[in-house]
Amino acid sequence: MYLDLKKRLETHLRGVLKAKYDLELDTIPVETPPELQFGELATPIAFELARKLRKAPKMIAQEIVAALGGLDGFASFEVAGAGYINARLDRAAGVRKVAFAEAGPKLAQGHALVEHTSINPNKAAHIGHLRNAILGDTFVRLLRAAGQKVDVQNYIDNTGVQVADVVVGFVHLEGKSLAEVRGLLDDLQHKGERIDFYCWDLYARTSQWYTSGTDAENEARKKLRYDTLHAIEHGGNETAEIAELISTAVLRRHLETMLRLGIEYDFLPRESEILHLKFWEAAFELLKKSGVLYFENEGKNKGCWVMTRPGAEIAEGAVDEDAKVIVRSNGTVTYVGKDIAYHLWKFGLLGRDFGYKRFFSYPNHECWISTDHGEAEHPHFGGAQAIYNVIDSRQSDPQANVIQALRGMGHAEQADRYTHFSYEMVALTPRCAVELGYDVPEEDRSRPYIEVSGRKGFGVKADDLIDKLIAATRAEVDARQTGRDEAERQRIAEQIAIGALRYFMLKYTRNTVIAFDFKDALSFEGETGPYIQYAVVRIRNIFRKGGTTPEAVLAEFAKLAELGAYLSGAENEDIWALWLRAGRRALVLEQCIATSEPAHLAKHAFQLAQEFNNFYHKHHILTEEDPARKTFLLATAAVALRELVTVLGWLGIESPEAM
RNA sequence: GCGCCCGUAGCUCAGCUGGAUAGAGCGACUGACUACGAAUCAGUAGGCCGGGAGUUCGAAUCUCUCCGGGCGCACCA
Repeated sequence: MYLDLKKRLETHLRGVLKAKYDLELDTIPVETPPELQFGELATPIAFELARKLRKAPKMIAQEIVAALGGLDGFASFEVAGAGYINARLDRAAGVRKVAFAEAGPKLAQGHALVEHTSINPNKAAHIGHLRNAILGDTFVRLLRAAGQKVDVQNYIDNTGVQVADVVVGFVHLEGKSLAEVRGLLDDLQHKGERIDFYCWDLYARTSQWYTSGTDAENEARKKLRYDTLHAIEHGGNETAEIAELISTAVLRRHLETMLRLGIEYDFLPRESEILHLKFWEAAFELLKKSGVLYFENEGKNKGCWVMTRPGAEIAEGAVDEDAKVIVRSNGTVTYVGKDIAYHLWKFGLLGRDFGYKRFFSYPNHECWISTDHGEAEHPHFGGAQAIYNVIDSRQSDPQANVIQALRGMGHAEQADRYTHFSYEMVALTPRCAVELGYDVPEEDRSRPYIEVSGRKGFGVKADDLIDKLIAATRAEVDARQTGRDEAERQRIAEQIAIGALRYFMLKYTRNTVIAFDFKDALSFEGETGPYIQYAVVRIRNIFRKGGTTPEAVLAEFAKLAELGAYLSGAENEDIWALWLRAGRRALVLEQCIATSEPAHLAKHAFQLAQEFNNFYHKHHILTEEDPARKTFLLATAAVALRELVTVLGWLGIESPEAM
């Protein structure tokens, strides 16, 4: 409702400016006034025009108001302050629109590809990965809500050094053969233990092992590390088989962990196939042909294929010492090189494709994984019009290199639709680190936060946090829901725990470092997911106690002829504010997509819940004696419920029946 | 050295393309439950929006500069 009216006012203003002053502006500023007493929409356009028209802003505002006349959906326009033009909505019409005509917005079109999660399959997921996955998954939901077709990809680096490190741990620290590793997996499965947790510790141990011997020993260990890496990259040997076994088992665990949060994927492209199916070779030819890559004959990068970094200015004939190496002098390709090939594939520009096989079943669909020779029948991935890479901000340089390569190859349009959806890391507060039993150096204790490190085994594992959250919500639910059975209480506890976690990760804007602390994450009061869920439960209780349904109430509400009395006067101002907030959904969605920032929607959900709670306390619905007014109040609750449930759904948060 | 991000109430954070007296949560202090369930609500206290200069009718928001903090800048992935 609000977005429509805002656009309508913009269009109307544009027409007036054209007709009256023969002016055409790029953007017409229309904003929300700070208080309802100034109306529902406002524009400071008169200030901007004052100089151009050589008139006082107030005068211009008066002229514009006079020229605006009437506009469907609006009650009046007036001049306020030094020259603001405030618009008052036709409140009854606005309320009817919100109640009956809030169809889903259709903002986006085409086919988008979102890549998120992308955890190295060599250890358990931690809270940093949770932020990535929750941001990515929520953004996917927002795009889909806006009508866009979206494929969700989770890139798996199953042949990198991180996997190599844990393989070194199995083979050289624990002395395990392929058969023994297989036995360990079976054994853990049997005992119900988590292989990713096992690897968490082993990976940390191995990382330390590399530097804990004599110089000569460390040198030998490093060699072991790279020999292992190369064996895995090459494939077709026992080391590679161990890597495949471990990385696949850990990957399955990651998918299970994410599924606890309602996060699903469509396709898992793996680095092993990017290597085996020669994606790089195809990309290399394209890169050479387009001139993006050139062979360096001089300087420190002599013997490498390099590309110019974005924004670099090189004097004619000078050697670009700062160039990015894509192919090393020994002929091997760097990470960025492989990433360029992968991104050419994402846009359908590579001329090659993965093999596909089924890997993981969700209740409503299959998740596919890359393979050398796949199933004959499979869905098509890649070839997207727009891509979003949910990758932390530390990788902005390599991301910029990939974009630069695309642009250099002449794919400017694709480069423009390549979004590095960057976000800051999740770190631990020093207090939290100490709480977890880590040895925190004195000089770190006064820092605002300490970075987590998988290499050091320093961090909070995702499943541990989820378990802890569920235990905490379960205790609360058990205390309150004594009449419900065990399974039901557990389900409610899980819904609340996940709601708390997802909201916690979404309430911060992307470029804010989250200093993680159990006290904050385990909070269920104030600006939290459970606060919003609680508002939903309250509304459902009203309908339950009142013996009616939102549908029945809205049908009755449609018959009310006169609404004006319920929407005017100081005592009803908060009710109108609630309807107005409810009507902002499409505006907020549009804003979230335009800025790639889901936090706005989280804030909107909270404010809506807050406004409802406010209304709930001030107006007792079920004891209202005037039947028409009671219907109106119930309709208000029904719309608040619909909006809260919808918006929570976009945030990936369920709305419990009770709590 | 170069690049990016951040600095807003005691703490944690919002603040839409510059716009009307700078907001929220937590914490502190006062109040409101034999209930549409208080995981809630009402109220009070608390801010030269890091410092300075500039642009503008108007700056937390844009520019420059300084201070403080973080992260990048490998023939690692």
